[in-house]
Amino acid sequence: MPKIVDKAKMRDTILDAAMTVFAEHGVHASSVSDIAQAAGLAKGTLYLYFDSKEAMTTAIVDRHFAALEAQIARGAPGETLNGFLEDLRRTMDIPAEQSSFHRVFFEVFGPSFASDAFTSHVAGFFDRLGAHYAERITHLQDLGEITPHHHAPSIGRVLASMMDGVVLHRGLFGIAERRHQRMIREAVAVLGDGLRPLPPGPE
Amino acid sequence: MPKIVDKAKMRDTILDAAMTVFAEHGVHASSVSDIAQAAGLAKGTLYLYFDSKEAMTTAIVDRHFAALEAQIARGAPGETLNGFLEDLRRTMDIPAEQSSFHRVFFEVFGPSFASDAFTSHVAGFFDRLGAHYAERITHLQDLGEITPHHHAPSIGRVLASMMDGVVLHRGLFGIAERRHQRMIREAVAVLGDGLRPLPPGPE
DNA sequence: GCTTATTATGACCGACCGGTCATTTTGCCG
DNA sequence: CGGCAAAATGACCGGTCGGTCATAATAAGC
Repeated sequence: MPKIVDKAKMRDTILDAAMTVFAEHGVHASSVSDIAQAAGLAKGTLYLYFDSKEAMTTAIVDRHFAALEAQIARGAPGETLNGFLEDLRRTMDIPAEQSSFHRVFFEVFGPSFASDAFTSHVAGFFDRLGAHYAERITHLQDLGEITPHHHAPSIGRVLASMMDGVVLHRGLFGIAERRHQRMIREAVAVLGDGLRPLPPGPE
Repeated sequence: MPKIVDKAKMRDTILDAAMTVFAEHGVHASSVSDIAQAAGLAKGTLYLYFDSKEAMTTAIVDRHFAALEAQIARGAPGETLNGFLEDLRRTMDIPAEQSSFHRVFFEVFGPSFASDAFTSHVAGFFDRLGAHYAERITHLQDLGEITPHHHAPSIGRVLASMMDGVVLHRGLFGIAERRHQRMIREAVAVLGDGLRPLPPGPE
């Protein structure tokens, strides 16, 4: 007898509206009322689907990072260092369109770095990314493709940081396509030579 | 006849207090009263030195960038790869206290990434940093300390990005001291092996 | 020690904001 | 239809915060 609503879809609708409002004025300058208005709902209704404003921002980030995470998981295990390096290169070689999102992301969610909840969400993503790399590195070490004396978890995590730096700079500072290509090519080459156990073969 | 005060020093004192409070709770969650209390002054007094809370945050970032810029210029030329690597390590090995600045930076200036002027200001800093590294790399290539086949400007710039990533993650995600130490040690080791012209000697 | 311009104070104000809840609306089902 | 539970509403509340201003304290020069 009661009225029925697709809660998942409703949450998505609200998140979309929130993202629109946030993009316009920034998170902290946007009130919950603003979001409600953009969603065509009353403020109280939002609280039926989210516990707080912060829960909304967190959910938006979740959504974004969940997509990223799926992308990572798709990465095949790989039996060669070169394959691994190629994966790194491809990860940093994001399309210009997607890279401009980072600027918006920081513009919109920069203020959210005040929140511990928000920060640990993002931190969790990079920890998982680092762990993923560590796993692959360990595997390649077992195969003799990577020098064994490296501490895989540390390398994996710092690799995630470094790659984030490269991708971030590309997006934030609008580094041109050609220049970016050269940068990531050199970076991958240096990292490869650093990880490879044998002296680099001649080109 | 009147009471006299060193306004510049007073502004600095207030900024120091503000930075301390911001680092603790974030800018948005910090009230002007909190800052006043930390500075040992009354709220009204702060408004004799700054027009608004926002003016304080802007002044903090100005100060920070000016200091960073000076630090870069100080970097000695260096005649060995190991010396260069040690410089890189030291640059990433920032004190935890200073690293909390990054969180504040993104919180305050995240929204400013909408502005091209602001963005190129920051981009300029990293371009200069990359050029500085490129110069040192070229010099080390001439000395045979670094493989000659690398494109120094690209390596230099991507090095700046990667190091920014590492420093950023440390600050934003509060990576613990020991873990951070291990990460940068491994990163420097890999980069060193990647840049070194001869096969890495056995350990 | 008195004068006076400068500096310091903190109670106060108006505005706003996140979140609640009593009430109303909606729409499924018998 | 009409009954009813789920869903939606928005006025309202408690609290906070940035900024002001009338008043008090301070110290330099006479």
